[in-house]
Amino acid sequence: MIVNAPEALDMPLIRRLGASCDLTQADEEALARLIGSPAREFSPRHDLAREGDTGRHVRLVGDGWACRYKSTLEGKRQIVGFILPGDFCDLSAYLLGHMDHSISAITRIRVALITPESLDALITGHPSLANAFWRLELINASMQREWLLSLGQRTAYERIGHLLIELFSRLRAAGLVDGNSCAFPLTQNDLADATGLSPVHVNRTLRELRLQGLVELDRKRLRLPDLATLAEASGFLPNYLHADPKERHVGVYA
Amino acid sequence: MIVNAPEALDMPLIRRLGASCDLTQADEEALARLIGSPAREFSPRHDLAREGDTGRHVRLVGDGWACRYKSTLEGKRQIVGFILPGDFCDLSAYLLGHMDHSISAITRIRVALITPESLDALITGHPSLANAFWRLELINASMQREWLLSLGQRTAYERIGHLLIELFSRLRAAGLVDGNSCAFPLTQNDLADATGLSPVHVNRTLRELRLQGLVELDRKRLRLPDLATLAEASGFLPNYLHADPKERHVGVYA
DNA sequence: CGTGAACTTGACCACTGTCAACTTAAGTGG
DNA sequence: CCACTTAAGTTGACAGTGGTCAAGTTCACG
Repeated sequence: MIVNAPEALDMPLIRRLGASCDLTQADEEALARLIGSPAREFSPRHDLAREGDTGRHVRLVGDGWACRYKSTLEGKRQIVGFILPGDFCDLSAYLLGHMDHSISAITRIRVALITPESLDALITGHPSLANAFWRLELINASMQREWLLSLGQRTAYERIGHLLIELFSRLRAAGLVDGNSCAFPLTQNDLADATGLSPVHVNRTLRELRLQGLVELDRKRLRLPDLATLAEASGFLPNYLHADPKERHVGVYA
Repeated sequence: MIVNAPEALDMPLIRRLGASCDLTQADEEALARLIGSPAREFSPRHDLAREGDTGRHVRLVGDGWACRYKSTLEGKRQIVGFILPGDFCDLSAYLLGHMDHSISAITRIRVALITPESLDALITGHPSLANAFWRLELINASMQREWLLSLGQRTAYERIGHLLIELFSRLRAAGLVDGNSCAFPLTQNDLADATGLSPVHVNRTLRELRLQGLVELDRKRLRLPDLATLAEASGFLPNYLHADPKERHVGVYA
């Protein structure tokens, strides 16, 4: 289902990039044009991409959640990252040629379809945007490293607390939280696949967090009443999200 | 200790890049010049970088092994990747401004010190090399995803088998294996920190692998007598290493 | 109001961690 | 070249975090 989505309501991307880079007026306009590409919608649980796919275009999420995942041959699924509004789905396949993981919609999701050609043009014409896009990929890699630390060294309790804060922080950066609560479409099954735990144990652990008064999770809505204590309890340090900087911008990318 | 290492014995990088991109004569020369940058040596267990560092230059490994790692506040260490000859240490800090993880030498290691300025120049002057460098980063991210799958879903036996094959494959791509064996400086402790297992359990698991005739590991030398069976047993599929392609090269990077 | 997905809880169990002692290998200095 | 010393590897006994199985209950939604 192809529809036109001209209204650049898609603040998330511009908002995030603006926070970490100085975008010129021209950059923002080019971005808005990109976001205004033909869009497509997918329903929950639909795969936007499968491992091995050779992408025809690059997709940018305007609205909704998705996840990256990989599966073992026996069919066990590991979620390796969440894709939130303003995230690219397959920038890496753009360079590597094919997907090394799959992407599945979690909510109903709207993605802008960007042709490789228009991305090429954007990159050559707006080096600072190219720079910003690479930063996004690198931040992704940084989040994966933090997940490795979680899966390898943290307890179930810490893993889940940590993940909830990470998602909350990212949503906040995208302007999608309301006070200390936010929409939260993940099922306990999803949380299990992301944390390497069993659904049953996720449930038990969530109960713990609830009893401690650190997490309220009900009807697809998450509330973190005491972020500081939860961060403390789960060993969360925000550095790895590289949210603040405006650090180094170099070469063609400057 | 700064020494000059003019001889571009550093085949690994050129070899790997050549396998995935078409490098012009000029590209190779520029690369060789890069590799010929002043070098520095570090002894085993010495940290080449610490989380939080704001890198002064980019380091390229000519010789030796290192690992990327993160630690929890309680001091538990998770290795999130291995750095082999031909790998960059801190290409990501080049764009992100500061390290989100630490790097530690495993063997005695020699790294070329590349100034941001000369890297800037290389990138602008040789877009196809810039392209290739980004590919390396993306492949790194792909390996991290595979590690997440391992830590989250694979048994101890599979994790270790998988990791051994991954390292063997990467060394082979760098021209550093001899038949079915290679140098292997990791201790069981290192393997534990990389797989999220305890050293004791790594030991038990290696014994299993040895008894199955799939792994011989002695005196810092690894032999994989039956790679096919080991791959089968550990669910190893090489796709994620993106070793073969010469796929898409676009935009300025083309 | 019905039907399936998502969530809960309890009982049981096993993979892996911890602790501790010991053996072997590696590196150092006399 | 051999004591000495420390790191690395090995093994056994025991414990625990988290997995599995299975039976509910609640929720979402047509």
